[in-house]
Amino acid sequence: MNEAASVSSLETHLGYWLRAVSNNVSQGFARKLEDEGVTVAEWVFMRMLFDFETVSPSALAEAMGMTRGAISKLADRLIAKDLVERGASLADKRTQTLALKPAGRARVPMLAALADRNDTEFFGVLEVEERGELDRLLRKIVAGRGLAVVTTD
Amino acid sequence: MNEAASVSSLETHLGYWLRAVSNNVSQGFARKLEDEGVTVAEWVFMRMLFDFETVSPSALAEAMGMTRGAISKLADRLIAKDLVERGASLADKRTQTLALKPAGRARVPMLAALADRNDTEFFGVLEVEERGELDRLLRKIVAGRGLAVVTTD
DNA sequence: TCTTTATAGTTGACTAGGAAACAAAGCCCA
DNA sequence: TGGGCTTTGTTTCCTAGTCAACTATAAAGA
Repeated sequence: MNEAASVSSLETHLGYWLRAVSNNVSQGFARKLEDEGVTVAEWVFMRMLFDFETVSPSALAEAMGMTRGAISKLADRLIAKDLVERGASLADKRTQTLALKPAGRARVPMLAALADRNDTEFFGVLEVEERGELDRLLRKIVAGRGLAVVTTD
Repeated sequence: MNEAASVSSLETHLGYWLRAVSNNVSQGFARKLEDEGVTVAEWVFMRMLFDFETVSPSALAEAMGMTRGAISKLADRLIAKDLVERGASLADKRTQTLALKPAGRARVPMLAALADRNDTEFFGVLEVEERGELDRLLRKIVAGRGLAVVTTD
């Protein structure tokens, strides 16, 4: 086997293309969110709280694929922006509850619209069936490997 | 339109699934590279130098979708590990040349094998035709939007 | 030619995350 | 009931990026 054959190029790896597209999509989204003064991680955090009255930091860390330490700091930032509040849990004094404040809840629809717009912008070059196929393939990988489903790092 | 309809969920966005898979793939790869004492960014940097005798930091920044500052520091790290060397450009005293040192060149095949293994591990759940389709769709998005092709952030 | 403008690389301040050590609270169970 | 494990959230230290200011060099124009 010669050298060329034994050293695969970057482009032969699906991970390479995946990272290229993913980072561009996320950066594009980050830029849109910037005008709203929100980061991608903050958006995900808020969107999760939007559905559930109240969530514990640990549960959120699990769901977002981040460490508890990162969630702790992320919560600090959102609280500083007055979008989120911490509460005490009644049953277990160790655990907290995190909840959207009205100001935070009010922002979510606008941010969701930006997410929609970003998706359209990046995946609009694909045909409708192609988008469906991409969706299917990505979900298959997640399901097949039991991946943490949201990560923002 | 009711609230639910106006606020799209995270899962409806392709960007969400893409980020989930991409981050998992990259983290998995990072873990494998860790044993070799190399980061993902360092791998990409080295793999690029492997093909071209000599590359300027600016060109690398462009190709890797990173800032010149980041490349400057990345080069520092690789030089500290004795894998890469800086040289002076003959024509233009502003630009440098970056090149793999023999020790660096010698590491590339091993790292490439890890990249292969990582790809297999994550995308092995897909059928062969599905992997081809995923590859095609990702390349179509890159081509369609003229994206920076390698980013590691 | 001399001055302005652009480009290459470096640096410092800042950011967001991970890892690990930690304190407080709850759980187990002898 | 009290003495370890376990779990929750925070904190400190570290890493690897960005951005913007800076220096040196080159290019362009009057």
